[in-house]
Amino acid sequence: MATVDALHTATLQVLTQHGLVRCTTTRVAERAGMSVGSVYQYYPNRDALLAAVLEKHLLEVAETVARTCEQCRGKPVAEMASELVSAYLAAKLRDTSISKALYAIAAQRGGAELVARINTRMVTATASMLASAPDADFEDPTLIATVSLTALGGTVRALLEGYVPPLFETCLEQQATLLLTAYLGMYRRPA
Amino acid sequence: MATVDALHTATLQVLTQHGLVRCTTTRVAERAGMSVGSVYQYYPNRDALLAAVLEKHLLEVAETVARTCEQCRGKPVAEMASELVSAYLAAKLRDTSISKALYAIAAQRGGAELVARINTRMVTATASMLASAPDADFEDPTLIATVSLTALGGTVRALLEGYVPPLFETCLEQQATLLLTAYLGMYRRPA
Amino acid sequence: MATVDALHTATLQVLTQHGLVRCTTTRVAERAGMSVGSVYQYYPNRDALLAAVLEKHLLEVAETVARTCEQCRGKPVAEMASELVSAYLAAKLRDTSISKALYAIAAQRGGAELVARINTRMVTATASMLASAPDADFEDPTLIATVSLTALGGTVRALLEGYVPPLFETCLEQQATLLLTAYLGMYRRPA
Amino acid sequence: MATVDALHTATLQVLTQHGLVRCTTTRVAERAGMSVGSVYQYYPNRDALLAAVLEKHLLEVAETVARTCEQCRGKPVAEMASELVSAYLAAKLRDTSISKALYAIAAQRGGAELVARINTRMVTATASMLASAPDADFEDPTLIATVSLTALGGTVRALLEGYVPPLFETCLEQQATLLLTAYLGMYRRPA
DNA sequence: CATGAATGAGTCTTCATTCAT
DNA sequence: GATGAATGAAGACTCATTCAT
Repeated sequence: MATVDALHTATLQVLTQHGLVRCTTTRVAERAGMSVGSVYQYYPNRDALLAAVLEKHLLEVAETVARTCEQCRGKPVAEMASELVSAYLAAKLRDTSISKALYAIAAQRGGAELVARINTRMVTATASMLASAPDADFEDPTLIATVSLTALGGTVRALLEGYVPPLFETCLEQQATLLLTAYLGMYRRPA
Repeated sequence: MATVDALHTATLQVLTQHGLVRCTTTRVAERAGMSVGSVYQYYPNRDALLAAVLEKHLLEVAETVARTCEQCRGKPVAEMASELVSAYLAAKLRDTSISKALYAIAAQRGGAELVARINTRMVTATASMLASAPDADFEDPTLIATVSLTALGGTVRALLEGYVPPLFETCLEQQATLLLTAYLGMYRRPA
Repeated sequence: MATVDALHTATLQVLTQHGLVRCTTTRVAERAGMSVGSVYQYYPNRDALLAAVLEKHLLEVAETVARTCEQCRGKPVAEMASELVSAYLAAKLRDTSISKALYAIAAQRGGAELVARINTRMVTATASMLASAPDADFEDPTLIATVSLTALGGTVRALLEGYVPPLFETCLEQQATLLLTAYLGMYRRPA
Repeated sequence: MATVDALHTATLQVLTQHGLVRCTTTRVAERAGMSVGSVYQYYPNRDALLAAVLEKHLLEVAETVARTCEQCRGKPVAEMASELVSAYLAAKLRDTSISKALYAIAAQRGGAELVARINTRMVTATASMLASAPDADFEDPTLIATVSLTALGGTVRALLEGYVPPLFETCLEQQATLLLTAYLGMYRRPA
């Protein structure tokens, strides 16, 4: 629905400009060009609105990653690693201000469950991809997928949150690819 | 000072039990067995209190990691990887509820700068350690250290925030060690 | 607006009954029969509310004086003096408790600017009137107007603040008229 | 006592620098180089301290004026007017920032009584002076003295509070003298 | 007498939520 | 359905005053 989309957009704008604490329902409604009351016609409360916005974006990332995993089935692990990194980064860094703002929501009470749920999808897709590798043998694909994705996530988060210098971004993809290639390579099947 | 310690403890307790939003100055004071006014005798405002608590714990972790890096100078990279992982995990998982609670503070406005500042110390120590490896050549030790630590951080965070099943903890150290060993191993000097 | 009027009235009542320091937003809201939040729907903060109340009343006085000045153009200075005193006193003493309460606001940080701004209007109107006197020549009408009005203001304030015995009020107008008549008379043009 | 003097000085400094609201007992004590507790050894509460400071300065002004009145006994009214204005202005404008700050205290609950009490002294001295004039007959010297002083006070206050442009100060004494000369001159005894 | 940490009542202000229009 | 004024609970922070040392 157009209204819901307007709310999502408005929420993200207020979030990035004013921060989570100043992201009030009134401000979001105003930005979306509607009244506060209308917000409550679509979401039972503020948290639900924020959760929906977070979920939508997490799903987009997950979807992108899952699709990539799908396409990489049967390819060698080295290619898997580079494709996975590429897809994940492209999705997360498409709009850095948004990705960054969403971390704040995820840190809220209830955010963890949401992230966990969607993470599971990504892990499943990745594990499934890994299991299809012709040149490697993963005893526990789910575990390997989890470690891979969380490691990747940690690096991206550090970049977005500013924990590391921005110029680090340039070689991020290269290093991340190297990291996963090396890791997944450990499970390469002896020819 | 005893009062400051009581405030730290109380803050962490309220934080873990009520969450960041409900971690009010009044509640902290009450839990610490003092009045609100006393809190403001030691910290100019709520954010300063939270930042102090966060900083103290981050410094402890950083110190532990730095000390380990010191001790691993000159050792082979494989050992470095396993020692680094071991030290980092031991520090972060000592009290999981506290580590978890602190993520919320770090996500607050101003938290990023603090994390970035202390992260730099860890990166420096780690890079210095890497540069001393007899069996590897790192073109850019700082970059490698950054990637290593953020990847490790991402995995630990996922565990703490519950993004991954708790039983995953058992093999975490093993997998993380594998991850870093593989990554750092890429830079092993050809004999 | 009815709500704004209610706030003005309530503010003045609280001000006269409890004094400026005890004139809290909550008390004003309560007296106005509404909740605190509503006060902030009309004024950004307490100072703005107080300033608005002060301004409204100062403007009323200024308007009254200005209108009188308008009507006295071209009249002899003696008449100007008596009309000015009469109008000023009528406006200021209409509700003594209100006039008195407003002095407290004017003494607040920011109040001076407001008073100065509105004073300028009165001075301008008075100076213009003086310049039109057929029987006098004022080198600097603005200066004379300023001295006249501030002198008048000082006397009225002393009465309102209780610096002088209340029974003094009876002959106030008479003496004030005498004061200004004598002063302005100094500039009477020699026939 | 030295301590009391230090408190007076400190209070005035804090008052002029931070304003009445931010003139806290702790800040005053700190400025005076002592602890809060000591303040309460000399004054029962904050209001008493402020009142004492106000009173001291008002007394100084009153004393100056009274002394001048004493010296002007028997002189012609024109001279009385000029001497009175001169003395009053010299006292009030000696330190404008202090005079200005004290208005804030006077506007407080209880300040009026204090001002009224000390005003009475000045009025008495002035009335007595007027009664001794050889060239004038004042039916009610007290009334005339009151009007004269309040008018003078109003003009000075307007200047100090910034209600009128500062450059106005230059001709203030001249105009104020003219004002009183003209007023008192109305009672000149026909030769 | 001096000290200054502790107190806690009291302010201002914000904001999620409701509901009469 | 939309509106947005009204609500009032809750939070951060201040500061006059006390009292144990």
